[in-house]
Amino acid sequence: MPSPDPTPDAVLSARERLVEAAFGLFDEHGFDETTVEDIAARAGVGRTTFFRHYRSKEAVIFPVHDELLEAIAARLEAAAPSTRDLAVVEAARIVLRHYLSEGERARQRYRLITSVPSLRDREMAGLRQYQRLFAAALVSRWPGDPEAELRADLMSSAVVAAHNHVLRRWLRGAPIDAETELDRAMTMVIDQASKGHAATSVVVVQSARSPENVAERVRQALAD
Amino acid sequence: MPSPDPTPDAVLSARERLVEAAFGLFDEHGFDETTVEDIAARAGVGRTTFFRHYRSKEAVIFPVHDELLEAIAARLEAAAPSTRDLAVVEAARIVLRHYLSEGERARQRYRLITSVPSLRDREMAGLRQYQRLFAAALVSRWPGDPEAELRADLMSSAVVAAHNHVLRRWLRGAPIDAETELDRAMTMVIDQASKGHAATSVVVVQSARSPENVAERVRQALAD
DNA sequence: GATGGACGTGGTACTCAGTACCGTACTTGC
DNA sequence: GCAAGTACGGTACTGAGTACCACGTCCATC
Repeated sequence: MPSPDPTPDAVLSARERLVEAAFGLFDEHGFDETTVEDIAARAGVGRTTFFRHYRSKEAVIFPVHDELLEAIAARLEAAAPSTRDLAVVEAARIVLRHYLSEGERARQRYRLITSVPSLRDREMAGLRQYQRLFAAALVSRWPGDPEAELRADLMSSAVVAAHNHVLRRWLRGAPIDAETELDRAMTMVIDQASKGHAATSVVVVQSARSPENVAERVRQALAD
Repeated sequence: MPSPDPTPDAVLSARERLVEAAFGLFDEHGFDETTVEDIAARAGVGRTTFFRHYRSKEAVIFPVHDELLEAIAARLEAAAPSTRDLAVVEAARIVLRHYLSEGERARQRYRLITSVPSLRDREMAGLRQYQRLFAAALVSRWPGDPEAELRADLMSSAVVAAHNHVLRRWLRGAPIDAETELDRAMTMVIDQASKGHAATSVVVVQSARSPENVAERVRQALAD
């Protein structure tokens, strides 16, 4: 298989070389057994340079986390209050698509995270940031409801949980169409979140699905 | 106000003295500015002894986390499969009650956690453990449902979110009856989780509420 | 073509969390 | 008295993360 990355090894930036070196060494010797000095040495830079590019040894595993957060925040802020829940679903899709586009690198990171407790913690901390953004965007979904904050907390955590459920299945290697699964999961989330407040709401996420596909999901939503 | 803790200072165990010293120093100088050596010195023990009692500087903030996890696991395992969702709610109540019984100490910890990123991460990591226990106990709630795992993930994250919503309001000093609030929040969680699978389910949590209180909640549940 | 600033880099030295190991006191049971 | 267990203190070490300084390169300006 030809490399999807056409960049020759020699001209990789120090930033990229550090990531390559880190993943390689973590794979070969484990996370705890690899020192920052080892990573820097393999990347051909000094230890100082490592910390100039990545705040910590863990951070080199999650290189674009901040960019994802910014993209999500931008997507949420751009949405009108009435379409905030659609925006949240779209934001989750942004994250999912990012991981899908990473391919094997994402699965490599997943194997690492599941086997190193400190990395699990770090990942959870990242999820919390997503969830906070979602919750802040969602309070306006139940205007006048005294429980709006609770509902926003519930729905934001559900969105994150649903996204993670689909992502993890894909990361574990399940042969699924992750985006379709995300649609199904998010339908369930929105469905549950709407209970006890408004009538059944049908939300069709803008995507390249076939009309039959859309119709089927509408039928499911109305079935309750 | 008389001290709720009748134990004289002199006979506090080293374990307890370390906690007291840690919270005191964190309050006075901040978490990052306090070294483990400072804590040990104030507690009148050596640095080694600190690490013998608590695995890390963060761990001294969450002294009974493991015990809570065990209590929850025991509560969940003791429940028959058909009453697992009730058990999960009760497990959340165990955690809430623990914090309520801590009183000012819990609020002190909350102030600390909200102001120190590394402690926030640690707390999130703890929540994840609760959530995993809940999810494992809940899969059997939707027998035969191909989406049972997703539903369990959604509901377990909702239980944690609802618990945290109530707990945080109380921690911030809101004058609420936290257990009643938890009942209301959990009713909403169960209600949402039941959507699209079974008919409206009414779950009355075993508690010392008045019949009128129970009746009101039943009325709310049936209103949808 | 020299000057000077911005920037990326490497090196050194430091603090502090966490671990390993060893020696010592103080109990408890025989 | 003695032996085993337990709690503790001290020392020395590794490694992450920070602070600081010194050096080279690339440019823009005069």
